[in-house]
Amino acid sequence: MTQKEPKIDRVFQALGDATRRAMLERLSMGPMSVSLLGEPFKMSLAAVVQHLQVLEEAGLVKTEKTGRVRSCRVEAAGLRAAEDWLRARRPEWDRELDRLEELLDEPDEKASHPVG
Amino acid sequence: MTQKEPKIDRVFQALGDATRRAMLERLSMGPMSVSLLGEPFKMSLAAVVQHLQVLEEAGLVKTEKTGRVRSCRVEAAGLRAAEDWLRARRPEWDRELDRLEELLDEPDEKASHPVG
DNA sequence: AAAACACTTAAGTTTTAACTTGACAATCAG
DNA sequence: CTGATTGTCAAGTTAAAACTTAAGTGTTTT
Repeated sequence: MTQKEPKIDRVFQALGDATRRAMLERLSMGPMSVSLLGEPFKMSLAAVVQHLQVLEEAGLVKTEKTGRVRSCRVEAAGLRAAEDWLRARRPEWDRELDRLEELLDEPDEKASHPVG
Repeated sequence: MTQKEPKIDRVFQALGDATRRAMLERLSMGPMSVSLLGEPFKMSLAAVVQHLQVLEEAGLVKTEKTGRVRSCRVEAAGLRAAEDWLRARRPEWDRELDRLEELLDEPDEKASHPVG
């Protein structure tokens, strides 16, 4: 229990921002410092750190400070939480869509009944 | 091409709100009207409709008006977009985490080398 | 020691999101 | 026709998010 599980609200909210998703993709290449991470973005370092905090609270990123450098890397927890939520809802979802298709295939059962 | 593909930004943003996720779960039970959908939530109908618009623009919900009733149902496009984004990034992500484990298993290669 | 570096913190601004209220429009039922 | 139902539209309010700037804190480098 050293690790607090990420709240799904924060995860999706974190992923809902293009800058933060870009940061995650950048970190997928490997761990790096805050300033290197933020280099491609046209914003202040402080803003980069703020995005980073959102990502960290969502459990999508883990950071660790050594000396004056804070190293950042991707973390699995948040990603897993998002995948789990989606996966958990897919069965009902698919079932619902199947039901819709049925209606489209048989708009009038009497008229189109295959085996009378 | 009759269906516009949902923008990933909107999808995650839509999912980042507890009320909207609850609405999706409610709609998973089957299509229903706006007022029935909004019944469990302590907010005005107008607010419900606003959430519904967010969900619809994200491609998570589809609505259709018949007479005075607007019927709402879940839609696959948005969900698929979210799943695709996560799935696309998982390989790099896993690779990155594996790399981390390696470092933890072998903090000092010389001291712990298994086969000298 | 002095300067450069890599953040950190606090505070303020601007934009966006999540509501509310109230007036309106379009069914449908009696 | 009337009246209730079901939603729509347009403002306006409040709160949260996404920044900015500027000053400050440790950490290396020289």
